[in-house]
Amino acid sequence: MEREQLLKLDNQLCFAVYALSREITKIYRPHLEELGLTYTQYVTLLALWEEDDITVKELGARLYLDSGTLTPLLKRLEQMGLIRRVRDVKDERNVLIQLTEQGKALKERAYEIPEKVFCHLGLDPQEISQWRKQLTQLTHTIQQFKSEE
Amino acid sequence: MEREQLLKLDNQLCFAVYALSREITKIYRPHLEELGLTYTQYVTLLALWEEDDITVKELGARLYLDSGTLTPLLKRLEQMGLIRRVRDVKDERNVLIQLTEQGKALKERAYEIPEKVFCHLGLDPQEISQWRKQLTQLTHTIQQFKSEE
DNA sequence: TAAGATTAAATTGTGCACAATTTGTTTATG
DNA sequence: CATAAACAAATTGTGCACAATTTAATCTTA
Repeated sequence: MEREQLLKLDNQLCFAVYALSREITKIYRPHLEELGLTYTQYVTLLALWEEDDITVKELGARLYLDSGTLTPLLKRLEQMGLIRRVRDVKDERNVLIQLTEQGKALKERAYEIPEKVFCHLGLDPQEISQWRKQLTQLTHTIQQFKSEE
Repeated sequence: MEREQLLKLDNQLCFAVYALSREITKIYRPHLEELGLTYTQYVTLLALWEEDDITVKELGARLYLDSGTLTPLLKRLEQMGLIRRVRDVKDERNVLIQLTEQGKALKERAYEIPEKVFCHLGLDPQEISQWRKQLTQLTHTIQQFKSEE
């Protein structure tokens, strides 16, 4: 790429992803508000609805977040009555995250979220699926790159 | 999509973009640290290196950020001596953002950032370019959708 | 031209996001 | 066994990100 083009904002993949991520979050926000959740709380619950009773560490690996972000977030979800934080008796370094009945029940109300969000955006589901796969692949590539350093 | 698949984390485009955005930022961080910049400060300067002497409003439209985020960020850049914040004498509601000589000079050192970041990632520049265009298009689609509501 | 509407920044308050450090537990090793 | 190394969460501190509100300037229009 030409030197002159190298620093143009619209030529940065990083900015395209960064801007899109925030715009997508803004689309979710009003719908999530009805469930009383922030966006990060929502994806945390998505992970837990798939696999329950896992450690903060495992949850962090799934979401690419560390304990600095997760600990206060999980305390909020606990205060809302959606999860429990339990020290693992077998290894007291670990804290297990368990959905409460209320937390499990919220899943039923959450099904409408992805439906509502993409309902009127006029996007081809197949195309979206392809992008998703490619972006996930790129995330993994970066992850691998980091661990090689 | 099957109801059972609807809430799976790995089926969410939103999560793919959200995770990728944060992973990309983590790649930039150590390189930007050498320039003493955060990621958002960096993209703000990218915008200003393209077009200087613009209002906070215009800068916000370019970056999809509002004054709540920009005002404190711009104050920090001002303290670093990279920009000036000047009330527009023609319309005192506006604040014009102007690069200082030091801010303009930093551009020379910034050229190495995109080079370093993608140097060893083994990504095809053409492919990246295509993704960037598609992601930007999707951001615009969402923007348009929001303004129609 | 005065009152209300509109606009741009700034402010306030909440919640991430993450680096760096601390605390407490477990494992490895001399 | 003791002690160092490794490990998982929690804590601390900085900087976004954004909704909601406030402040101050400008525009509209009756």
